[in-house]
Amino acid sequence: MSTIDKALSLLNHFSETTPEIGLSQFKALSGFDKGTVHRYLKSLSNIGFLEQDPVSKSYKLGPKLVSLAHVRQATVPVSRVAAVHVDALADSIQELAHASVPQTMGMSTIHFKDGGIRGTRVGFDISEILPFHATSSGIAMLAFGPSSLLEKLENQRLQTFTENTSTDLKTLRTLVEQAHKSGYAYSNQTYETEVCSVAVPFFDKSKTAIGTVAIATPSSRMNRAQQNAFAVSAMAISRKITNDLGGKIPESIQDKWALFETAIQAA
Amino acid sequence: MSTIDKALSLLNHFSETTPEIGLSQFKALSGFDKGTVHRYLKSLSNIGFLEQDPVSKSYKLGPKLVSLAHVRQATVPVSRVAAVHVDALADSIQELAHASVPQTMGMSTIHFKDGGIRGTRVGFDISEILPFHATSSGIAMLAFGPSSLLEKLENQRLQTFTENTSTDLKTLRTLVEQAHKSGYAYSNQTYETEVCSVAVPFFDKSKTAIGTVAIATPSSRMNRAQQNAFAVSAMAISRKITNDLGGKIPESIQDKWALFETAIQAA
DNA sequence: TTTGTCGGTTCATTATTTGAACCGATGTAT
DNA sequence: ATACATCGGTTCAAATAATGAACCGACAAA
Repeated sequence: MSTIDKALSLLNHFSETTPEIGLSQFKALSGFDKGTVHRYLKSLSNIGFLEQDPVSKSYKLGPKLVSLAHVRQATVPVSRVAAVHVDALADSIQELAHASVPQTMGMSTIHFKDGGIRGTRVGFDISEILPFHATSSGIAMLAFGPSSLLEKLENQRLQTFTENTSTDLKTLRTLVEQAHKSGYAYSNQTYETEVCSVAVPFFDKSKTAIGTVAIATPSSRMNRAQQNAFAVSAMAISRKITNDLGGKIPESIQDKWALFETAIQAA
Repeated sequence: MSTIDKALSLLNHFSETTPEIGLSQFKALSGFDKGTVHRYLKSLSNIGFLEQDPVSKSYKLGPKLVSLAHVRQATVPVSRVAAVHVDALADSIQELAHASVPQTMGMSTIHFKDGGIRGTRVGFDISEILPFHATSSGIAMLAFGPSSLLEKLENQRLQTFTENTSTDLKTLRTLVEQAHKSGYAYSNQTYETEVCSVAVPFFDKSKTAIGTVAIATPSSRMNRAQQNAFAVSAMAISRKITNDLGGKIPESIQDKWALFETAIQAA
């Protein structure tokens, strides 16, 4: 692990629920030496990745991240494009929908929207990383994205989240194959109890999967018919997102989706 | 300069007009050794600050920046709040308006909006850093923000941008005092020729200036009356932004602005 | 007064970064 | 067909920067 990696890993300790962190707390969270952490924090503050509250002395994420994110958004307008379609999806099916993109450790959500106010509701933290092996978004990404993602996982121990989480490589491979065969990924309480989800990939111009659209619902509302309906909805949205991004869906998947849709409509 | 600073400085070479950069180009831009740059790029890619195009091999800003910016926005909703008021300002006065926040090297714009389509127009690059000494936003920040900003500048050589740029500390101090006295900053072609601007600060809960709202216009459309009208408009917007952020305007400035406004209205 | 904790600094030791030389692939003038 | 240039990427001994135990002053509670 290089110095750069170590310094930047500090940023991962921030989240919506933990927006401010002090020096000692950083030391505890990261396990690095206090002096080292302090130097990291100074560097990160200098370039604007962090800023320090002058009275409480604690650190929070800095404004530079926002300006860089702007440039990123201008470069790759995935968020903007995905957002409008995810919103439409959430509105139409009245369930939580989200779009996510792969990061090193899992899927990072770029946009989500709650589906109205129904009885139970799926909680969602946008800064949370959805692990590849335990979420439908992750499985979809593994199934349709670059195979390097799956290879990276092979050397890691897969964390258990619920009693349904698959933690061995063999069953993970089965899940991925299943997703590949059916054209979408399904997960039943593998990350959080009482939450089911369905996910499909969307693609860039080189027909590479670059992210996923997913629908999450309390498992009490999930059944086979719902699952199929959700998959169809997600596929439709993925087509729109892919299209708006100037991307292309691989023919094999296009065919699979078309078949699935006609089968569901027939039923 | 630490390794961290050097690695992260690479990110500054990206902008809306330069969204993709290759290894050799990075070497040229940064002056670092090729091997070193490559290690930096690998580290930055690993954590998602960059991503590499698998075919062209060039690098662009990565998705992690977006997710971190999200958390930042949730922590400090300056952008969201400023955006709506800046948009309203641009619409009402039909000129370019922007909100900016201080960074190490100058003011970084968090939001801007063009003011309709009139004859000439001010070009604006959101990823550009507005130098403290040569823009109204910068002067406003120096005049009303923490005095440490001005102190930092004292050791640096001030860059010349136009023939109107003040590059010596003495005239800079005069400009800052002027802004402090009048309650707003004015600049006439000190950064770009043919562009004039007016800027006022907005504040946080501890009555510290944390950013500026500015109006920029082609100098052909600027005159004394316009300048006054723009200042009044900017002050009104600053009040709204400050208020929405839960901030407070220092009494001395509140009084100054009130006096100024009544004087203009009387005229 | 003591004790603990906070953020921050110091400097000899240590481990990481550095960069010239190298590689293979691709491109392109001769 | 050949030579030459440029691209991204890698290597490893030498040079340099990162590290962390000990320390400081400020503050707060016991």
